[in-house]
Amino acid sequence: MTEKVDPIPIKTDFIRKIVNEDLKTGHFNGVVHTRFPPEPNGYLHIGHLKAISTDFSIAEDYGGQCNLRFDDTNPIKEETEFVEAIMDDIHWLGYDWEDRLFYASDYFPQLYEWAVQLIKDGKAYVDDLSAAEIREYRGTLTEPGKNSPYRDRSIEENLDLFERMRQGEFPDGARVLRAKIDMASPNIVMRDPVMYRILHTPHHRTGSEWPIYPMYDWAHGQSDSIEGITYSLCSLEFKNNRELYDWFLDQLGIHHPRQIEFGRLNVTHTLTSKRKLRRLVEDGWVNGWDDPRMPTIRGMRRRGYTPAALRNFMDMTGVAKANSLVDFAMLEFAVREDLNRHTPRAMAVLRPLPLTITNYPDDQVEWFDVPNYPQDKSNPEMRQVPFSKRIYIEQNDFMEDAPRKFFRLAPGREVRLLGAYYVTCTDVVKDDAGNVVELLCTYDPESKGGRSPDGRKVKGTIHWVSAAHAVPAELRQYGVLFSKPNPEEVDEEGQDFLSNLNPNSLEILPDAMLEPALAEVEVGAPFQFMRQGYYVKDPDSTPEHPVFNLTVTLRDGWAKARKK
RNA sequence: UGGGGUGUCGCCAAGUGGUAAGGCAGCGGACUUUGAAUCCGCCAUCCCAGGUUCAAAUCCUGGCACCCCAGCCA
Repeated sequence: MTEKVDPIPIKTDFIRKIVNEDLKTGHFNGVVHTRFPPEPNGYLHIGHLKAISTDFSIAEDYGGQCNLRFDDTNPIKEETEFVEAIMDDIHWLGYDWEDRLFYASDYFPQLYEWAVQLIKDGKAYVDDLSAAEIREYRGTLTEPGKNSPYRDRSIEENLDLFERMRQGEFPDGARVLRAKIDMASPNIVMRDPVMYRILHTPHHRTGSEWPIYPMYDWAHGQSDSIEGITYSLCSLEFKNNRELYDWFLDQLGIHHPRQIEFGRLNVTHTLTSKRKLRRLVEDGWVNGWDDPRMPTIRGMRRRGYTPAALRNFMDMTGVAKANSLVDFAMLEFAVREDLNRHTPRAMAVLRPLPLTITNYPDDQVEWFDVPNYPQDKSNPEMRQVPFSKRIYIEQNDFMEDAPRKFFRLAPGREVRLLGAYYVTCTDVVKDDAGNVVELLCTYDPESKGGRSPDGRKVKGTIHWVSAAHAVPAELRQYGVLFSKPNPEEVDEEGQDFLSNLNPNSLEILPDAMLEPALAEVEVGAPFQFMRQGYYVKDPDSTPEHPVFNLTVTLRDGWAKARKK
């Protein structure tokens, strides 16, 4: 008999094909070295995750390495706080750059030398045009630009001016260093791109040492080259920049990595624009960068998403040359799939309805052994759950006028209390307004453990918590942040993405009741509240006031059936 | 109206001349002390129009749609 072997998933994305081809031809002598180059100006979000997983996993798959390099060439926007947060998030995801932590700012001296070299080669010049003039001279999408009047300065003058820029002699914006390429290029990136701007702003790492800072295009490729990167993977919008990336490297005649662009990942009902995420935080639409509704790594961590789920989601969505808008349901699937395997079960009643078992002894308490991992036969771990005369059940597990297909509690109907007894509803207690405030039931002592000796079938099984032992808790029920799949799509002119904010993205359940085993679990501990969803204990919890976040609900087959 | 890129099921995504993988969602059904999980089954002719070929999603021609580029941002 042949054994069934799980096929090794072979990824066939276009990047790996290029790598395979290089391996065959020996283009980079078999070296696969990538880098993840975040700018430390904000928190990582789900869009970055695609880049992180692509950069790290390709290196991993080929036995290569991936560096972490902070692209810190703009001191106005960048802060050390973000450097720390980004490193923390990447490690949490399970990726490691080992001792290869770099900063583009490490290369400022080298970059400066290379700039001098280009000037000497007549390939770069100092331009005195103002920012507005440069824009004007650049031309438009359909018209070529024109040469700056300063384009043909002598090498000596350029050298002198550039040196003085570096010495801090000129104010911000007075001059720039530009590459001398082609003002008529159909690719606007090639119309004498700016290499350095004057910025008398202290840098988070180099302090006040540099009054000039390199632009992305000038810094990035050279940084890749210095680090011996072979594959410089980036997103689609840098496609046009590749021509310049190649040009600089060719002029310098240094190690030339291969830039490959791939499509960005977007998820429905969410946003990844840093500007807009900042707005949500700063204007108080959410409670900070780690709000569980935020698509930031920090938010998803607090929400209870796991590294395994997120990484698997990346594999599910793939890498391709087109930007994508993936259904939020796919993310939820990945989260459930991982959580289902490893998460212990427990009982919690979200919206309690008191139920009294009239024929159960008044002061009796029974402790039932209930499996923590019923989904995993190989893990027999049990816990004890107290049962008594007065319990809470879920409000929506009872219906006074129940349709035939409703398998839960209704007047005269019998259900199984998970792990305990069969119970039959005999009476309904209402308040003056007619609301159901309590259920009276009888139990079948023969059905202890949830099985009856006569073998009669009970279709419904519901969860419960003993009232005397219940631990009150706050539950935070999270839904999608935006009502529309694409938050940018507004109904009326003049509106913006904020008009699509889901008013029900957070619902607080202040009076949930937990089984006692949940009383003192650690913050961050995940549980499946049976028949409801996966929850994780929130850092806002105090010993007197536990708080749990809804990570993701369970699929709800009843919700579907009910619609018919 | 310039240049670059992309168009395969509702959403991702394989396929690169030989007769459309897989996943998500959806829809049936089995099983069930979670209406969960699990398990079975169903679910596309490839943006359009011509052409080449015995044969095209794959090649050619011409359209169309969408995305990116005119920061001294990255």
